[in-house]
Amino acid sequence: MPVNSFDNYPMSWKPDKKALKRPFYYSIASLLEQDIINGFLAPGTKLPPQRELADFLDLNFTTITRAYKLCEFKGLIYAVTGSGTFVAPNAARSITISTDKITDCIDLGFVASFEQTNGIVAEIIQKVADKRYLEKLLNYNDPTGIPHQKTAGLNWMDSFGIHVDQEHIAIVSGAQNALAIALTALFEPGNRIATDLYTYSNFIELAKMLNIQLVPIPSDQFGMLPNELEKQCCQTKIHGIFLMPSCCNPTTVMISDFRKHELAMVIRKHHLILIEDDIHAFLTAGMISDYQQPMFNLLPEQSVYICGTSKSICSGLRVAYMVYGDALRKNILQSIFNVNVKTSSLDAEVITELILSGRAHEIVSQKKQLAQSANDIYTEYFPVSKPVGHPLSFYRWLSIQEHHDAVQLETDLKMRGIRVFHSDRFLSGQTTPNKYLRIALSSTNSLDELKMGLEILKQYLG
Amino acid sequence: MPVNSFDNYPMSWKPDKKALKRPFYYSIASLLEQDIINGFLAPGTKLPPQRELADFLDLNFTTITRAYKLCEFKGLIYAVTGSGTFVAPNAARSITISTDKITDCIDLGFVASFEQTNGIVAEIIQKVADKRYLEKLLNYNDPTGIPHQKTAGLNWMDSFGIHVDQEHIAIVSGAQNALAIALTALFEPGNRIATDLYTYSNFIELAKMLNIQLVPIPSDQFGMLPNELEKQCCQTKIHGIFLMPSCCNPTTVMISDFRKHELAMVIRKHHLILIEDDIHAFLTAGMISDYQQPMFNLLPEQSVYICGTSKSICSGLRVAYMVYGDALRKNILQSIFNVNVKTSSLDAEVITELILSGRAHEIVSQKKQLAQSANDIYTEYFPVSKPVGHPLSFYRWLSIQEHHDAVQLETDLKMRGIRVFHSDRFLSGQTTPNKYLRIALSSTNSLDELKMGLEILKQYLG
DNA sequence: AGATTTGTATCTTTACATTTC
DNA sequence: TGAAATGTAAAGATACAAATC
Repeated sequence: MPVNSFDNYPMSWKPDKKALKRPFYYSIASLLEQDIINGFLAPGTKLPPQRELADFLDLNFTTITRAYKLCEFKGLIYAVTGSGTFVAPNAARSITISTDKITDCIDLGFVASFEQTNGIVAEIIQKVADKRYLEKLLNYNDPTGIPHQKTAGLNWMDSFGIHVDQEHIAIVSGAQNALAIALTALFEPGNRIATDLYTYSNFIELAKMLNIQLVPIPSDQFGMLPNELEKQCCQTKIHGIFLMPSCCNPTTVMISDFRKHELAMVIRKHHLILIEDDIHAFLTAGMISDYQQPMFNLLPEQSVYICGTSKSICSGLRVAYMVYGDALRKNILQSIFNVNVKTSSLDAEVITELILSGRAHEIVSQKKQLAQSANDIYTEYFPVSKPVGHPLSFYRWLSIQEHHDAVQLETDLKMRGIRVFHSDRFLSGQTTPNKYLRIALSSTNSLDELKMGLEILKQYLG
Repeated sequence: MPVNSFDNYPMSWKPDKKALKRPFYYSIASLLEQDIINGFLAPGTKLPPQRELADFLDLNFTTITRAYKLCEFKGLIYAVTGSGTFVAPNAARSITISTDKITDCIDLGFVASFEQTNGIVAEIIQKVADKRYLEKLLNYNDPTGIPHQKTAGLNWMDSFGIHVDQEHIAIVSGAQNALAIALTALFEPGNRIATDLYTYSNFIELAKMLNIQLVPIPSDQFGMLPNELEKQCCQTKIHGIFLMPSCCNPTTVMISDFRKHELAMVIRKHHLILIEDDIHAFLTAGMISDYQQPMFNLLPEQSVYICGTSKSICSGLRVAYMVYGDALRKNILQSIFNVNVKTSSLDAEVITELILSGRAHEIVSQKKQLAQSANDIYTEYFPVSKPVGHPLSFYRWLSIQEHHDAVQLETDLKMRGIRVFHSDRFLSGQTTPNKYLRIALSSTNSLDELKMGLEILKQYLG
């Protein structure tokens, strides 16, 4: 038995050899998990290399590989060949963003959707309640949507550039629900999905829950970098890619049309499944001159296009349209049955009526006006020399220099009466030197309240 | 290199050695999957033992283990130590039961819920549409349900024996949605859940999609056998158990109160998470003298109790109540955010109003009457000497002697104009010698149509 | 630029548990 | 009843690929 003295060796983590029970790999993973969750190992900490730790514990290094893998699966750590293994930025906490339990706080965190327009929806609900065929909406029939509801959806997406038949669209219960369906339908645990380095935190949490690994890809002002995507695809098996082309959450970046074509080429070459979350299409198509079409049209056979109505029409009625290529159809329908059985035809009917009556467009133009005002107010408080990202975005991405402790910063601001989210929440992988805040503009009860919130923020950041 | 001639050896499956590419385990699994899906290997076929196939292919036997495991994960095969590895009963097909695409057929397959009562629901929708606070139902707030809606839910479940506070109940989008949330929240891919040998086929499909393995446990007329459960728990790591105590779908068995206590003891001892799908509580509590309480009350800290309203109140409004112990709360809420964000407060409000106005109870008694009539009709066609299972069940479990080809039987009957489901669809694991049909009584447009369907069935079975 | 560091993927070895006969 | 058949679980060996210095 080799006798080593590693006491002087600089290992960031030394599990208690005596605490190990068989199976070793499992025992090591548990100890590591504990130490991360208890905060003994801070995010970013480099763990001992597999071979070092193996020597220290008198084990084969692949046993450490196995233990590390278990923790990586849970999103606690991430590994880079050649560099080492590190504690993940959001290892010890859930980064899910929801409206649960916010009290006495101006909310610049959660991105709502200017709920002032819901009066119109209430009117339409009354209209739907008086329909002769109301009773027909209350059974198990048409699990993917009643034909006329699907037609209305296609109608709605027509100006975005989506044109498919009834067999390739389904109504589901909101965009997040669509993401859950897409991931469970089309991916296996352990699969890898490429995403922007900063991406939608509820997508990160969903992937974590389903044990799907995210591979962060760098971007520039036109969107994800195709050569970086290409590099990752060659390096390791990537199964899919998640993009929000019309307005990335949280960075507000819009993918340029030329960039869409470049990315599509890489995606096609490597047979990735594209999940295109186009929840902001209503703010972009017909508004931004560079907008030509969704990426779905470039890759119809290997894409899922998701168009939620929560941001554009009404957040409380959980309705989204899912559009997919024929090759993906069977699996997606299966997952819809498994996860939802169906989406309430009543909710879908209200959205349908809103679209067909033209009131949905009325809501959209009101929301756009509100977004314009909110963005104007934001620019007063935080002027920028050169505007970046979507001009009507419901949130902004504010670069901050200091205040590097993400959790502390969020807590400080909450104590001052506002809720905002630090960029670390949106990290799909490694930590980065640049730090930001995402400032939601669409969740306060009024524009005055928004001003108050921004004032507090500006004073705090000094 | 050993030179063998296995041509005379009786191996049920001999992959083409030359077709193998590295990695071998993956290549073997793909070939096996193809041969199962193409029907070359029928359900029940015994595959070559790991060591035999390894010798044949000049590989180590654990490489075959790995290949088999991959297929087992996908639900294509199952393995029994000592006996061998077999092609799964439902390997090559989806057994999901839905209403999609049924045409010109009397439906005795899908279990609907006597949709004749939906007129009452339509009335209540009109009442809800006139509420002053309608607009307040249309935002992102209260993702787990508005307090008064939760209270109504607790109210509804009071007579079933459920008594918890607001923090331990959430409103989700139907019972199947609750199952999806429970499985993603509380289990990992590869975990094992004990179920009845015959169980709800959409649960089987859901587990398959999430790579959760089901371990079938034998039952008798009082429910699952505790000593068999105990045996399996000792043999292999089991993480959870799925039960439908009030009326097992498809067998109509009700778990006796003494059996609930016996099972609870085993579940507690082995720290299983109990998923209790009590969708039929409304047919059982207060009706069946043996009913005392849900199993949740015996194991509150390690249970999820699911009470869907689709069968009892209205199928088209997707609302279910999820009740859980404190230890499970955090994970369940996380999964609710990940999968649903929230359930439409409009739908929840309609169910709430139905409960509070007393109309829900009116619906239930109508449905019970319809169920009584339907069961009476069924008994005329298929009399039984000694009644088994729930007397008011919405479906019956008919033992059949011949007609052993499940797919053929279903197809034959469809050609004769009725849809029914063969027991093989409900098998959570191995094949069994006994065969049944599940006959839904609650899906025809009228009781006359039910009679017509049963008549066709009776003639066919001779 | 090439050796070193570090992680990944696959296959093999070993020990063992259950069922069958 | 105990040897043989069969599957399971964990750990080790080998080859390799990318990043670092």
